[in-house]
Amino acid sequence: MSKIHDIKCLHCKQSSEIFASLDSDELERIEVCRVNMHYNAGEIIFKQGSPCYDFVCITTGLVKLFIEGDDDRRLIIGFAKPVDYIFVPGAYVDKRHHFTAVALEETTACLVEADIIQNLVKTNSQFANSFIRKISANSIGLYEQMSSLTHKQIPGRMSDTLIYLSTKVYNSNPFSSNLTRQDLAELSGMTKESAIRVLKTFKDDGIISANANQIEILNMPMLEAISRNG
Amino acid sequence: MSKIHDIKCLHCKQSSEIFASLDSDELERIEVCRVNMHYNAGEIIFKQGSPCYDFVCITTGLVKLFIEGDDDRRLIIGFAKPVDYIFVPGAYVDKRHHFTAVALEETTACLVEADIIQNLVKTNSQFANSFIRKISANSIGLYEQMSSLTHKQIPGRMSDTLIYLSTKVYNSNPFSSNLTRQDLAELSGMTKESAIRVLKTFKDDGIISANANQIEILNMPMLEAISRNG
DNA sequence: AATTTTTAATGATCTATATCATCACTCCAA
DNA sequence: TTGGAGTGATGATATAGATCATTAAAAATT
Repeated sequence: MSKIHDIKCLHCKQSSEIFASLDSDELERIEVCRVNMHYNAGEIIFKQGSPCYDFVCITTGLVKLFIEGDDDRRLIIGFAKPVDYIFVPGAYVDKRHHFTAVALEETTACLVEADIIQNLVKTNSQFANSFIRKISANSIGLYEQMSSLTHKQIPGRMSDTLIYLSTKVYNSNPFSSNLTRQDLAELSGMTKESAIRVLKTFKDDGIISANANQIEILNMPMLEAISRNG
Repeated sequence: MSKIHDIKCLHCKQSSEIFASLDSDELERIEVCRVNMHYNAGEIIFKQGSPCYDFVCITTGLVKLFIEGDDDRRLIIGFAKPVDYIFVPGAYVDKRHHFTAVALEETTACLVEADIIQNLVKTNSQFANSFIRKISANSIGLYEQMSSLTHKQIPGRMSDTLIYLSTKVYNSNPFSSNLTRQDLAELSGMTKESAIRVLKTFKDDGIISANANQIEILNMPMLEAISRNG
């Protein structure tokens, strides 16, 4: 991790909805105090339980967010990608991180003191509104994942995971990622072995193709049906 | 369900943190448009998937909130009690309810148009702050439940449920509730039969006592140990 | 008081999925 | 070139927990 040279906040204002409501003066306030960071694949950006001082905004790369349980079970609860900040619920509550963020690939991020953002929420009602909208969408996503994890069994959960990755994370159909089978398993609340096995049945049934790190959904209606039937 | 006569908003301002930052003028704005409702035990306050127009604030009674999956599996994701409003994430996103709210006992609630609250968020930064804090705490709770549901097995999950009920919902140790075994199961992500069985082993081991609708945690350290060990 | 409905309790069985063990393959470092 | 170290793939086995079936008890309704 090292501080690197980078472009202005204005660029982020253009790419990310959440910053659209900020004027140049407000952007300047962020500009002066932000720290640009670089992370290699696999590096921890912040860890569950640690104190949270900063808002993290991903400018390039991809980050996975996961909850760590006792022993070493993990549950991936989402991803952060350019250009969006990671909503850290502890920032307003106990100043602790409640999940861990790890770079999946080479990633750059801006760190901004939590106070600055919280001040913008107070002074710019438009920004506060987008902020709450973002948190709300986040919550809705959590409800959906919870529902999938607790109500469905393995094929249904893996379907949800694949659909989620294709439509929400990579936004393309043959999508290539460097997610391992272990990652897919942690997204779907199952073991690596189970993940490998369902993926194989999906392949055998011509629902998906999966070579190396590229996955293609060949039969989306079928996948959706499996998701629906749990 | 019927509209009934009731006390002023000022009372709620006194009891609930979230309304503390509102001045008399703002309370008046709420006062004039709110509708007071009465629900009998078992009645639906709002249902998953239905459009959401109003913020719901519970003034007396107790409400359970749950996600409905396909078939008729449910997952209880929390409770609402006096005096607090139910955070409805759809209000800022898709104007839909993402979970169902049902009165567990005789309950009264105030309904306030979502617009009014959203306006208060815009005009009163102190209120916006408490609002975000509340949502954040909500998210943290969701992460904790998710972690419990996906990482722990039955005894651990039931321990979490009992500890949660005693410390967060009823705030007393021998607590009496009209939650059924089915409800306890839906809180813990298991079947009714499994819930009955763990509760029996807990009773046999002297960890809890459970008669009729009263449950007492007799050995909290042991229950916490079970929770920790999954 | 009688009857129907809901809830609780418990045993028997089944199955989805975890666990364990092994092997092949790739990639990187020594 | 040779070993790890990480990942993927598969089979064998074990088991936690669901499902099914039944009875008992309590609550609600007639």
